[in-house]
Amino acid sequence: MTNQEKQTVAERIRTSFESLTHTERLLANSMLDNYPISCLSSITAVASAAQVSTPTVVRMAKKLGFKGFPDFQAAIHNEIEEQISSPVTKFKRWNKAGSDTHILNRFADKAIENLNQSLAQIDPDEFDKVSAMISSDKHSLHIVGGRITSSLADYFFNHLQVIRSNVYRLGANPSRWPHYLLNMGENDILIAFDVRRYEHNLLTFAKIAHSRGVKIILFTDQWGSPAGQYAQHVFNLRIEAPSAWDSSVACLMVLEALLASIQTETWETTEARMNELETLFDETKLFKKFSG
Amino acid sequence: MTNQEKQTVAERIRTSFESLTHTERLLANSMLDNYPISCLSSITAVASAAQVSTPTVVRMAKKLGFKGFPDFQAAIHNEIEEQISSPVTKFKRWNKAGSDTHILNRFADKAIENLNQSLAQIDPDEFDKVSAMISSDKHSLHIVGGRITSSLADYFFNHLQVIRSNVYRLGANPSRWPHYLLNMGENDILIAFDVRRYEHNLLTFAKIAHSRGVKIILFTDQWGSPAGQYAQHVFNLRIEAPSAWDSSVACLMVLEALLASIQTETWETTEARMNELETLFDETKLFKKFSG
DNA sequence: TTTTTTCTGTTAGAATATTTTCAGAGCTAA
DNA sequence: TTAGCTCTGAAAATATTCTAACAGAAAAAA
Repeated sequence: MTNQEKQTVAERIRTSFESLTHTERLLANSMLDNYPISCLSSITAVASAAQVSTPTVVRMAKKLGFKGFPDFQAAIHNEIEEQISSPVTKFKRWNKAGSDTHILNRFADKAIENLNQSLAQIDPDEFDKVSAMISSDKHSLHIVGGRITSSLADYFFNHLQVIRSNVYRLGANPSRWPHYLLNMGENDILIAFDVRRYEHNLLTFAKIAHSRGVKIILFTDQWGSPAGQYAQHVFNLRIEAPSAWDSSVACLMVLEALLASIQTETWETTEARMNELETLFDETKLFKKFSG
Repeated sequence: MTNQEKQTVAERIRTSFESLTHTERLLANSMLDNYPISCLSSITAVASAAQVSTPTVVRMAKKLGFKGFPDFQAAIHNEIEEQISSPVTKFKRWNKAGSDTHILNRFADKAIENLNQSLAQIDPDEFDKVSAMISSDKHSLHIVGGRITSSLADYFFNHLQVIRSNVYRLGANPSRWPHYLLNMGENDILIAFDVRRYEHNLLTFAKIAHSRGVKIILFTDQWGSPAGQYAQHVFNLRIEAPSAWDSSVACLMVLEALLASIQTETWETTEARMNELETLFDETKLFKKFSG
């Protein structure tokens, strides 16, 4: 029985074919003929399609080891699910015909590919180490991004700021970066973002920070920012897109996954911080000034 | 009607999404969630999966133009037949067995699901219309985001700023938003971001902008910001994540796809702008000040 | 606030699907 | 041929699904 349950319904029919009666074989052939669609509608329809009576259908279902027709049909449904529920497959199948031509679909295809390839390159252990590093409040965090990546840096910063204390965002203007260096030492972590075209001042900054003992976590693209040589942990994320611009989707996803992980590690303290934040928002009605 | 019959059921749902009630949207999301398998079982099962009552299912089926639930389901069956009977490449599930345990994989799974589901709800024609709207330099663009979405707004703004002129970013402080309204009229477009928890001042702002004839394009989550009532185009993007935080991955992808589309439409003028920008960077060595 | 409208689930019963029963048809073997 | 058997579908019985009507809840408008 357990063995039987692992077979597809089609296989069960073929296996049991010898033991089926004449009329049941008619039904079996009809079912296999356009499997599994032929099995989707009601018992009445299935029966008449095979030109047999409904009791024949029930009897065969039971012979195949099902409790009844609904049970049989549920198995068919599960098979269909298995067959077409893979995310990528689903996407391919259920978007309009000719979907490959529309930029939205081309982009999505590429984005998913980027995600897969980026993930394949990430060592879960390293991910966990980074998560632990960022979670530990023994270190101050400094976040720096370039032209393209500043929004990502912002995003990460905004969330981390809620999760823990001592998170700093380096401004957009590199000429002021040296000032930040004054406060950075061996116990500090620099989270840097740098994708092509790599920014020279970031390289220099990383070099100096490294020489001061700052631990660097770098988010870069598949080719790797030169700043990687000074970094303790490097995430190489795919950014290719059918566009004149690169895609940050994979990077964002990893950042969000990191946030989820960090959040979990620090939940004890974070929960209180989040509640406090809610209270602050409510009390000051910071976001109500404009309401009529 | 004849036109409608050529759409897939998923497309019909997507097209009618705006006209659906709150509970019906729950159902629609549940159906699209694991489409089309989610629609295969009985009306009772479909209803309880979406946690709505069976009459709601019937009502929605009728709203979508079907005679009743059986008619609706027959359409699904036909679709499956169309899709499954043509030999399509079968994709393996990209993630290994047992991978479900690490947060990174769980997150990736969900992210891809979000992408698929978000895409399933986007009408390519509407996407193209929005792309055309943003591409046209007859309109000024104003971009506004909330607490959570400000980074996305920034990201979109940064890129659009390169692509075209007359793009403005509303500041983070809502109390200054009324000032911007002075410059906004019938020829202007407001690109707004609002996900849960929806921000009341944004709603008010959208209302006033709408009353001044401003066209609004809204990026929101699957439940829909209330500001949607004033918007000409609404993108409902999935944000669920195995995390205390929501995920912006799907939203970012659509933004990037839009940028790619806009970029293509405006390439003539954009090319010049980009070259000019490169020159500016080089000449001023804005980004070299810090180099050793 | 009060009124009106819209929405949504409960209920009941009609429609349909599924299963059981059973009689007769067809086959086989003596 | 005929007794004994299996097989099959008609029809009844049962279970389930589906729909219509309604009333209370929620939301919108006045």
